[in-house]
Amino acid sequence: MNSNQEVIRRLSRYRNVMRKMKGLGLVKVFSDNLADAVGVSPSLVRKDFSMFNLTGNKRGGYRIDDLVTKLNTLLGKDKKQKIIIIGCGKLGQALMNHNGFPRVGIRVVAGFDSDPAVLNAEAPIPILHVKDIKEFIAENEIRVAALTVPEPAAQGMIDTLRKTCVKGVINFAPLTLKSSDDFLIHNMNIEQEIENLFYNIHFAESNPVENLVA
Amino acid sequence: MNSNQEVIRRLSRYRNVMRKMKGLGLVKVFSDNLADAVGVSPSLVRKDFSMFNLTGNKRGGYRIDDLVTKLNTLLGKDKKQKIIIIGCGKLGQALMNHNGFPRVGIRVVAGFDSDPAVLNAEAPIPILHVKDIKEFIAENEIRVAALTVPEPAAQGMIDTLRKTCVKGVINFAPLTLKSSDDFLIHNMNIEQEIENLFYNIHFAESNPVENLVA
DNA sequence: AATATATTGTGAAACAAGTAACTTTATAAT
DNA sequence: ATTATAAAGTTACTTGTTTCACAATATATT
Ligand SMILES: NC(=O)c1ccc[n+]([C@@H]2O[C@H](COP(=O)([O-])OP(=O)(O)OC[C@H]3O[C@@H](n4cnc5c(N)ncnc54)[C@H](O)[C@@H]3O)[C@@H](O)[C@H]2O)c1
Ligand SMILES: NC(=O)c1ccc[n+]([C@@H]2O[C@H](COP(=O)([O-])OP(=O)(O)OC[C@H]3O[C@@H](n4cnc5c(N)ncnc54)[C@H](O)[C@@H]3O)[C@@H](O)[C@H]2O)c1
Repeated sequence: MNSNQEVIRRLSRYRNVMRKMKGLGLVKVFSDNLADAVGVSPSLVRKDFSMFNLTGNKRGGYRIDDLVTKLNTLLGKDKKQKIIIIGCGKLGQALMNHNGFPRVGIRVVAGFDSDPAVLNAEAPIPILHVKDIKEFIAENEIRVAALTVPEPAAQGMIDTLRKTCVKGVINFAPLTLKSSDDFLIHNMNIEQEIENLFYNIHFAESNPVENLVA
Repeated sequence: MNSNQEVIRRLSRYRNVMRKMKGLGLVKVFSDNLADAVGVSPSLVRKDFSMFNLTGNKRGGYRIDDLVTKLNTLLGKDKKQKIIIIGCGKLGQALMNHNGFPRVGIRVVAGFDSDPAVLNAEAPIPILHVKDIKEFIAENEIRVAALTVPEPAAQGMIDTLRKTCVKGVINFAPLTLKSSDDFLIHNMNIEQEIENLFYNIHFAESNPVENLVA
């Protein structure tokens, strides 16, 4: 029905700020407050909620507790969210040891690498050889993987993952891997986003076309 | 003039695949080829190029060399792209040592941290105390920073950076920091994107509204 | 109890982005 | 030289998203 990615990200953000508001002792919240906090318009907040049947009170706003609970259900946070990390180099190990994941219900259950030197099956989060990945995924019903292998290995690994029950990948290799309906890939291209920042800083105010043509 | 971010990301992608095509010995490319490679429609490729006065030949497509050069200028890749890393923990150090940056013209010139234990002014990429950051930014004319400090420190650091000549930040702390016209923030919320994948996998095919209402 | 008011919820309007279809023109074929 | 054709460049259309404006209504006030 609804395949808009942005609205889901906003729902996530609304929930995150509401969690903080709750921490401050707040009980209810208005579309205006959420709009300010998240940086969108109040009507968009209401539209977003309306779209998912998240209702408030005609006067008195939304009950934070209530909304957070509903959003958790909606966003699937009531389920365990197990992930594996493929490629345990600099970035992969940072992800494996990231202490923010447990806080939001994401659990890294294993890492995989092709280099025997980094393997460690006995660690709290084991690093296993990538040759055993299919078996592991099947046994542990893994649905999501983070891909942190070098660029040349990325597409090959995707081809392997497609043959498993993995259904979503967050890719950090600097190339745009293509998603399909039954196999979602979210590309996090850090290099590209930095380039993009430079572009916007450097050229955005002046007319980029003229810069080029001149 | 043009404030559409997506088109800039696509230009980056077109350029990246053209660099690879060039590596394969190709000389010219058609909108159809680029469309296939990047996963967009041919008319969008042409429109994107047209928007930035990137012209080809009415028959015979676009000259790869020519286009890559023009895109490099347009995207600012002819300039040095210096960045600093603020917060040299797990993720910050991964970024500092990322060997993909030089390849695309991005140079990490320093890291900053508040923990004396991680400082190292003598390293090839020095890690300096964050108390000296303003001075360093001014002296080295830093325009872009990567923010990899813990979430509670993030907003404070942004407030500090706003008083410097830094004009863009790529933020990895899991909160949405707000951008403005003269100070751009790109939020890379890894946790949120993983949540988002789980949402899409779990709920997208079934009707999410009904799941919630039921 | 009656009235005023604040805030939600939503249909319509405005806007932005992408697609499709058409026009132009350079090259190739005859 | 003429004609055909392939692909760029452009315009018009379609689709999707956000904002606007207001009706509905729950709460507060008198
Ligand atoms: N380090 C960063 O901050 C950073 C930033 C942006 C993008 N990236 C991208 O993320 C990816 C990883 O970067 P990194 O810095 O961690 O690199 P890295 O070289 O430190 O780590 C890569 C790891 O992948 C392993 N590997 C190689 N081929 C494999 C395969 N076929 N299967 C399983 N494991 C394999 C290697 O043994 C190594 O341990 C790269 O694509 C890089 O471009 C990294
Ligand atoms: N590690 C990951 O893979 C990962 C993934 C997603 C998001 N993040 C986010 O990135 C940020 C960094 O994560 P990490 O895992 O590297 O954490 P970390 O704790 O390993 O590193 C944080 C570093 O920031 C330094 N620091 C703290 N306050 C500072 C300040 N005011 N000024 C300068 N330096 C300061 C600390 O001394 C430490 O070295 C966090 O916000 C985290 O949520 C990390």
